[in-house]
Amino acid sequence: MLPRVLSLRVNKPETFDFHLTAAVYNFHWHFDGKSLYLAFPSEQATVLRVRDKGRELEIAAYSEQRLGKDQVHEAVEHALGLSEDLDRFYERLTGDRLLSYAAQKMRGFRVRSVGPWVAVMIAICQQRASFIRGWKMLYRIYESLGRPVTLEGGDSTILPPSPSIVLNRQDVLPKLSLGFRVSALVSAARAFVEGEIALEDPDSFEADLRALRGVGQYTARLARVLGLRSYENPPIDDWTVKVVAEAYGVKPRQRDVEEFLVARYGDYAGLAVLLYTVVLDAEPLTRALERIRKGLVSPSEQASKPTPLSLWKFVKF
DNA sequence: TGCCAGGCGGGGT
DNA sequence: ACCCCGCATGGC
Repeated sequence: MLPRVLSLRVNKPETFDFHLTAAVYNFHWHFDGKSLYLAFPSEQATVLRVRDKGRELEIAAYSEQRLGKDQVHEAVEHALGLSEDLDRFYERLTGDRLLSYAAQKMRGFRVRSVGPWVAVMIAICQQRASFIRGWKMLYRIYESLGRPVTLEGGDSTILPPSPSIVLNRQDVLPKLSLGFRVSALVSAARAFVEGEIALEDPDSFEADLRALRGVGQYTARLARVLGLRSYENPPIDDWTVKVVAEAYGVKPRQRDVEEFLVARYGDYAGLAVLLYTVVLDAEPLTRALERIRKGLVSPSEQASKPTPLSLWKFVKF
């Protein structure tokens, strides 16, 4: 059990949408519709529970170690992007072929950063896999290598495995149906343990990841978006290429698509790409293109299958 | 059943 | 600079 070590309240930015920020691409262990659990990789054994209290966020910190208020405040601020100003970015999306929904309904959405290591795991699981398949892979990693914890007061959640756990428990990796992604995951884990990945400077972070076998442009940039909240280099996979080509009449080539994204969204191109997946429910390519042709570019309300917005509601895949 | 998939790296041109 | 293939698996 993790004891509660402190609680505090932080001011919520005016445009901040707690529900959206907590819900998007999240698992049921970490969001239940009301409480968001920011869980840090297992050695630290720290969980920050965040709840919406109107003008403020209520934070409860649970940990095996002592934590300072500044430390907790900073961790929450980074995870939720509380000091990030996206007003002008969302402004720019008005009338956008794919993102006008985001301009209207998602102005308070921020990326929920999971930290560099978890971001890398997520990104590797997305390689050559549909959204659902990729998140299933990550789900199994949590189930088999994560550390379930109970918080003082009775809440429960799960801590993501640290890089060293992934490294030391390689026996279980082949059972998780990760396919060829296992070797990339292991080399990334080793690089993190040995301190070979720069964690502060986004350009160095991306370059260090790309030096790993099995990590290319898409994986490194997605990890940069989710781990460091650095959006200027958009992660571009085949899905993005085809989606952008269909929606905006760009030539379906990676280079042209990147040029288009950077010209259109500037330093927020990576965030825009993430939003594409949200408004299209991360549908597989053929269905995504069909939806664009029909103009169905808002996330669906009812969720019979997991979508980026509804993933947290699914206890079992 | 067989075939394809939201990546990557290596080898060909 | 481009094209093409194989890679491990799940899902249809």
